[in-house]
Amino acid sequence: MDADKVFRALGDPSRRKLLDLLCERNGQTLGELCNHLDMTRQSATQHLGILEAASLVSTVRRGREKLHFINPVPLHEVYERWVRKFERQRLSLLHDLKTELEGDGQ
Amino acid sequence: MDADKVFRALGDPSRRKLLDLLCERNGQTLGELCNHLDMTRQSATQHLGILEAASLVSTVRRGREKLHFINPVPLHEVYERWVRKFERQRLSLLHDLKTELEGDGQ
DNA sequence: TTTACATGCAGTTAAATGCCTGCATATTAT
DNA sequence: ATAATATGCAGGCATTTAACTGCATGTAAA
Repeated sequence: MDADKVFRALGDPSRRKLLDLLCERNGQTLGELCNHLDMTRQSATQHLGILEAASLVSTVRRGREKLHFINPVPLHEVYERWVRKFERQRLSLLHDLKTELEGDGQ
Repeated sequence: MDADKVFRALGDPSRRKLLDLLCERNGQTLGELCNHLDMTRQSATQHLGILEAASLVSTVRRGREKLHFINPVPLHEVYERWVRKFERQRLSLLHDLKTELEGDGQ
């Protein structure tokens, strides 16, 4: 898993919206997804390509259509390997911050 | 919380490294952080500004120094409000993907 | 086979990004 | 007061990004 690609892919609101749409109904075609987006089909294709390069989306061709499916694994791995590190220290980090903001750190 | 700012801020590897450094030792000065980065102080300042705008980092002035502290709250909120949505459906999404890749979706 | 539909691909462009240099300001130490 | 240190701020520049237009290809339906 390329954590950098995943984070970059998630950094754009249009791409997060695409994931949201697929979360509502998995397996949508490019055209279906475009109906809910305020951009051209070509732009959406680029975003989906970035999501696919990050393995967040996988595609299957069905005739002249292309179906898009969420792959939740990279998101889960990013959470496990990165977010949880901060989560584990969450309370102590909050404590650092609070005491410093209160001026007790002098 | 501005989820967009948080995701954008996390989209850059240098900024994730800054958070990593602060996770190792909270409350570091700009100069200390720069010792571990391969960029000028001014660039680091910009990155820290973006992290601060996303409320991922809070700062406290101490004399001529500026101390940087992680604020874990936005990260936690992003996880709660966004990542968990996918996490909840993780197994069913994986099932969709698997059956489609196997060609059972016809 | 002709027409309509769904997607692919190339090239352009405006804006955003990330990095830099140079100088200014503020604080501490001598 | 002077020098050294830590950070702030402004501007420039190359690259990347995200959007578009226009045309090509492949598939399904009439």
